[in-house]
Amino acid sequence: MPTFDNKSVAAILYETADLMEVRGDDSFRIRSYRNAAQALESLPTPISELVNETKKLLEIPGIGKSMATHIQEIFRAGKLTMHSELLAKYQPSMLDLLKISGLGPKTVALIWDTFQVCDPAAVEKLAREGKLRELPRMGEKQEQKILKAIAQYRRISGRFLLDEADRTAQKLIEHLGGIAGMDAVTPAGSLRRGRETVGDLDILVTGKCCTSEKPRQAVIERILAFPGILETIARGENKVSFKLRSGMQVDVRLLAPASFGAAMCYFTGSKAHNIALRQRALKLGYTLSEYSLARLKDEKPVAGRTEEEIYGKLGLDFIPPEMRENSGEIELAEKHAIPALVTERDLQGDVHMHTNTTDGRCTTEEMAEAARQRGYKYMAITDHSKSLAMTFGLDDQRALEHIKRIRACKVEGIRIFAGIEVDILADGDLDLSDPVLEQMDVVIASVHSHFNQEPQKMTERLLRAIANPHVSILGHPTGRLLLRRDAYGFDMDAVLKSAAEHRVAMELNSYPDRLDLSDLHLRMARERGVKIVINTDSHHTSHLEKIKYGVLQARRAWLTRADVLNTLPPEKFAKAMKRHW
DNA sequence: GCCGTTTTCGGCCCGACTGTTTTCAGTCG
Repeated sequence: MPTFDNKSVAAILYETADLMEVRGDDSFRIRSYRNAAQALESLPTPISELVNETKKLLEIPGIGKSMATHIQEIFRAGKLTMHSELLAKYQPSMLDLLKISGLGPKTVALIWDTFQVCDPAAVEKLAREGKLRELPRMGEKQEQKILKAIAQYRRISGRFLLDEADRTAQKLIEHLGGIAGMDAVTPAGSLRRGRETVGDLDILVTGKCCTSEKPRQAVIERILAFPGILETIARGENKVSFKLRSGMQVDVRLLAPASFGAAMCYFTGSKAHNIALRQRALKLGYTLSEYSLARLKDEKPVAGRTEEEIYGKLGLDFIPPEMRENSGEIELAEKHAIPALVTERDLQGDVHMHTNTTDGRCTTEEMAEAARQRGYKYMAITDHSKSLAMTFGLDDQRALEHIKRIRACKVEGIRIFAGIEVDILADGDLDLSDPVLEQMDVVIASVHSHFNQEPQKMTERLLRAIANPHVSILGHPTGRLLLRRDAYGFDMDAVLKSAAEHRVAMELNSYPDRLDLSDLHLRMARERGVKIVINTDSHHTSHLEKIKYGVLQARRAWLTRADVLNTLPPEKFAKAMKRHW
């Protein structure tokens, strides 16, 4: 029987939904495919384990009888008939065409019906020849817009790392500083939810300056003077959209203070969370929009100024943005059972960083001082081992000398642990000898080579590393590089089970291009009793602040202080690194 | 296609902006 992970099953359902939309199927039916896909994506259990038990499939919200049959067909036949039929009708390139912004299902269907064409290159040709303008509701401007969008589509994948989005948002917030009558400029959207990559940037502006015509125009002028704008996409009364030279699209919305909370809710999303909130509002006799929560009977607003107010009227506790994915958080908020998510302030140390002894840029003292300034009680230097030759990694001898140097280094107010990021060799052996590893306070074992091993071999390799009695943490466990390299294949479940048994912690590497483990894997880890350590993998003192992205990711996985080892005080943490907790 | 304090049928979230229109469809979030 062919096997599929949750993501690939979800991808088939998403593609089916996209193509059904082109075919003009019932929109609610289409939505149910997307809902089911989303349910699979956020399911911590591998769907392959449930696929043969129809009853368990039906317990997943959003999956009913038909969808269960579809999923079973995917596993049995390796494909979904409806998906294959749609692909045969329209060609796979139709899916690419739909990714081009401005081209939706209706336009794509119209182009297909008229010209039997559905790939970006062919549509580009039609636009250049001026043939698209002959279609109803299409004109020269539309043709130009489509040409631009195709060029854009080719240039970039359209997603950005969290820190780039964050930096851009901060710059824009600074740029808008000091305008009279402005109360707040705040990022919303996937940046606020802490998703690992961000598509468009959503920024909300509120204050008196947004309530009347003249000041609003002044704000819009200021926004459009932001350096780096490539083109203005839309300019309305309450919204400006533009594209930056980086390719990032930014949407800025101007809001009256009375609806700021409603807008924060709405533009923070996620879409699925919003839909669930609105359904709940209707049941309670309200209607929820980005302007307010209002009574159905007379449209009188009852909340809108703050998010707390809106959640409150809906009978819910405040839901942290990172949890808003409609994966059970609303039910928890209703029962007043939202967990106290881990915060940056809970962290007492960062225990993955490099110095100029290998590929870092700063000294142990500098790193320790920077960590102390962040308020940490402890930190660890964990330089590379010898098989990472390009970093001048440490062999046994140099590692011992390094330990001595680290132990001799004293910075008032912070404890410095001596550690190592030791390579896991191709066969699962570690790159340094056991007697040397034994002397370390913290041993992070990481894969930096032979990424393309068969999943079974990779699993065995990781299991062997975990079984080494000196290993405290498995570093960046999946090896993925966001927007660049996929995770290497291995049996995560087996690795987590073994880690739980050996009391080896999993790293949550906060570096924005890693964020490894993912939110989903973090949840799996917690469910299996595996503890997490949130680290930065800093190679410079300026990298220490990237811990915030790791914390966001941890919060997305609903982790609390108790799940994260580096919330422990120094003594207890040191013991945990020796597998005592 | 899913779902149920509106329960096995008949609902299913809401609004802004654009370009083409002269009242609106399509796209996006």
